[in-house]
Order: sequence, then structure tokens, then C-alpha cells
Amino acid sequence: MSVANTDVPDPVLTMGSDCPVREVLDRVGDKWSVLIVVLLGQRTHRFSELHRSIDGISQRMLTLTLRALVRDGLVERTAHATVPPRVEYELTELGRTLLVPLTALDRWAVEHRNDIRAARERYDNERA
Amino acid sequence: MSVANTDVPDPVLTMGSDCPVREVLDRVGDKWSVLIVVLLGQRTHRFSELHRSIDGISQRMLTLTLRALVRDGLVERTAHATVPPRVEYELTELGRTLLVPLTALDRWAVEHRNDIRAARERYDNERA
DNA sequence: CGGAATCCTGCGAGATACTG
DNA sequence: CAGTATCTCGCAGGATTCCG
Repeated sequence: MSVANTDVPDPVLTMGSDCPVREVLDRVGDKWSVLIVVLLGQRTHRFSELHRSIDGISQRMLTLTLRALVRDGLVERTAHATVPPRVEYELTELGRTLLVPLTALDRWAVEHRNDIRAARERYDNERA
Repeated sequence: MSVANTDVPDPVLTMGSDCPVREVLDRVGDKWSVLIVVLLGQRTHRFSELHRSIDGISQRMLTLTLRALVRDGLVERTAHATVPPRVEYELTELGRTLLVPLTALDRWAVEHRNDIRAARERYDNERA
């Protein structure tokens, strides 16, 4: 996707055919990635721990999401050659830096969730 | 979706069955919302302007995305009763506040996009 | 335990046509 | 111009089964 020329200088965000924000959101904007990053931000987890901790995720999606995070260098996977196998996931340094803007977004969410709820209710009631 | 009790105090983000970050991302993490918010952050746009500016969006998705943003109180819709009709969209105050954490995320994206690209290439090459 | 491989389905979203 | 209304299809993602 790309944004056509609006011939107005961009005050804040970098736009264009390669929009960085969208690039991040394409990676992390899915249903589970943020949740996993946040959990791993607390401590290292093993696969089954994540599976139990994240209510509603399928084994398949956990595997796929983790693999994508590892691929992007946000998460490190360590497989211990024991029996039974033990695989641990932890944030990389890069992953930890992502926690910062994610926290900013979280703060915004906490601060304004009521505004959104209110606006939504207002909207729904108006055309009820 | 919810996160089960991990009995570890959360250092940064608010988790639990109602995870605020995820709540935001569920709204704004889709393919077009951020793009629209950013464009409207620059100036007011009319429907057709957005349609032309956002390369690849269908009329339908533009309508639906705008409606969701309006519903959440992030965007205000003003329909001028002229002929031909003229509908203008602009960020609300709430919408403008969202621009801030979005900018933080953008900065992270710009700063680390190369790290991600590199990690991705490394990963792909390793198992080529 | 931590996956991989398959099968199957819903619904997200594109294309097209019509309207106030 | 700024939308609705259908119809249709792809594929994201769930359920299930098998493997090292």
C-alpha cells in the first residue's frame, strides 16, 4: 500500500509507499504478538507456559506468532536438548526496546479507554 | 481474549482479561486506520480526497474504517448540505492525542526497521 | 513437550452496481 | 459526491491428528 502525494509536508509521521508505522503494525498488530511481547517482557517463558497464559490462542497460532517474532529478531528461542524437550522464549534487546513505544500506546489506551467507550455509546444510542 | 494469572507483577503494561493495548490495536491495528489518522493529522480531508490519497483502499473499506473511527470519537464527520454533497473528516481532540503514541511507535519503526530487515534476512538465510 | 502437517470453515474484504 | 447493497472468494486461523 502507498500514500499518494498530498503535497503537504508531513508534520509528524513518515508516510509514503513505505510507511514505517504500518510496517510495525503489520508485524505486531495481529491478535497475539503484543500479548506475547508483553508477557516475555516480564520474564522468559516456555512454550507451554505461554500456551496456558494466553487464553484462547491455538497451538498453531502460538507457534506461528512466535516464529514470526523470532524471525524479526524480537524474540530469542532457546531449545534445551533435554527429555522431555524444553524450549524457552525471551525478548531480545531489540524486543525490549519495542516495549517502550508499546508502553506509550498502553498509557494512551488506559487514559482514554473511557472516552472511547463513551463516544461509542453515544454513537450507538444516537442511531438506535 | 484474556491473559491468565501469571502471579508476577506487571512491570510496565496493564494486562489481564481487559488488555488496553490490545483494545487499541484491535481498533487501530487494521490495514487502514493508522493511515487515515495520520492523513487527517495533517489536515481535514474530504471523502474523495482520502480515497485518492490512500492507494489501494476500496470505497467500502474507506467508508467502514471512517465510520469506526467516528464511532470511537477519534474522527469527526461533517456533512455539508450542498450539491454536490461535501463531507469532511477531521481528527477530534481525542484523535490528535492518539497521534502522540503513534509517533513514538513510528520513531521506533524508523530507528529499527533495518535491524528487523537484517534479522529477517539472517533468519531466512540460515534455513535456506 | 513442542511442535508439523492436513483439513476445513467463517468472514474480511474486493468488485460491481445502484441511490439520494 | 458520498455513500449503500449484494455477491463472491481467499485465506487467516481453529480443530484435529501425527511426529522426534
